[in-house]
Amino acid sequence: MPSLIKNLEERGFIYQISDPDLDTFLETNNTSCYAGFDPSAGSLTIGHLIPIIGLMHMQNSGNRPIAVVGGATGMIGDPSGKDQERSLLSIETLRQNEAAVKKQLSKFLDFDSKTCGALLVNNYDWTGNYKYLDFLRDIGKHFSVNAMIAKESVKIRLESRDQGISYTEFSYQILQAYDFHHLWKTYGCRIQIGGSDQWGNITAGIDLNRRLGGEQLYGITFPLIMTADGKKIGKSEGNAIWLDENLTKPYVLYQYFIQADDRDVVRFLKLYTFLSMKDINDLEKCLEHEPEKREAQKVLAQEVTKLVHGERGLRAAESATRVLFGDEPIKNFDDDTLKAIFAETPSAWLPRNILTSGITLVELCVVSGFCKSKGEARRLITSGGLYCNNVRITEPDFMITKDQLASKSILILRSGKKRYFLIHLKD
RNA sequence: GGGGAGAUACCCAAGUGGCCAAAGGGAGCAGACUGUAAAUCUGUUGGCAACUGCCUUCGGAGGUUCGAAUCCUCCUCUCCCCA
Repeated sequence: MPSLIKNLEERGFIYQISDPDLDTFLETNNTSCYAGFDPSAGSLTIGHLIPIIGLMHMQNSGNRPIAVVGGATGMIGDPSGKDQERSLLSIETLRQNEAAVKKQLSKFLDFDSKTCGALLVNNYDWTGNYKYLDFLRDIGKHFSVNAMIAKESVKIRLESRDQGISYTEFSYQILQAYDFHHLWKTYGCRIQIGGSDQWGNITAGIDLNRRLGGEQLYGITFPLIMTADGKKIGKSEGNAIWLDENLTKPYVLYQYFIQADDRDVVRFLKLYTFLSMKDINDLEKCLEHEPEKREAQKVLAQEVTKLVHGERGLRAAESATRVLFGDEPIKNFDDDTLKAIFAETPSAWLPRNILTSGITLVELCVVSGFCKSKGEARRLITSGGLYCNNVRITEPDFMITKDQLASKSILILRSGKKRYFLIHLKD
């Protein structure tokens, strides 16, 4: 059984470690480990899954995970990785996001373990009512501006002549540093993990704790996860892949991973699943010898979907996939089945009577909003890229009548291989 | 304050009186090949109509001209150099 750090290293989690002794420290100690989550949106994305899974690994090897929702830090805005000042979110939005993020995090961690049950806390609780003057005296005094402006996140903004940085964002690192100190003092938390852009904030916390006479703290950062074609992970056609099933249906999440590039899939298996290294190596061999089976992609998609949406979500995603990639004409379905399968698909609602005398395919594409103009629709159709209920139609003036319905009131358009669109008819 | 350069379609960027709905590249979208991968190749990317037709578009407003993205005037903005 490799050590926790070796294991994380092997799985590609580790970009930087603040102190090489962390490994030996963990051999003989169990501690708590925290990761912070910024409530800047109403849901986390699969990018956030990395620190979440990091916490899970920590818990699996007997350390208490602490997930911190940034109710306080979110009010300030982290300059890390941002090349311009952020606009502040309203307090209501922030509180809503906090609640949503908290709910999501709670799904991944085990709170019932007797020895290392997870904690879910909000840094607003220990920062919100700290008096400004007291904070400056107690905490601010330990920060050297010289060191603060040397941090990468600040330096970039100071060097950029037209962007600059506000005092508010400049102060951010102090708040996050204080979090780390607070969590050490309150829960004995010795480790903070985060994305590589968090390095400066993490080391600020380590320094602060030392100045305040606390124990040695440790930090680990994860690499920025990019796909082989150079995109940041978690974007599908420019849309984020959210963990909230109302924002990103399980099927879409499943598809994102099943379409993973060969060059990425092994790396993702290590990061995003809890499969043993042996299983992953087996899948890698399979990828090498029989890439067309796409066994590795399938397992990856299954594991991640199960982790995020449970068995039920996985089943829904798989049944949708069977219909969508089955190549069979979609015919004689019932409305509810199709609605379930295509729940995430963009849709339009049209009055049923447009089909009574029929409508040309071009026309339908435009009035439903599937295509922006008739020219675009015509191009798509004549180039062979349009499918109606999985059947290719190349004649722009093909008449669509109620005979073309896939179910009682649904018609399915598709452009290319993957872009589906639903037309619902209402009476 | 003085001087110079520039603003073209989603982005970069050619075009400097008609042959310009506007080269080229990127990106996008489709097709072929495939494994729902990658790479490659092909087509396509203002709107309407559809056998060569019409309308809108080259920072904004005017003007010159039979005719302008292209020339002139004013305005707005961006960049550079000198104070």
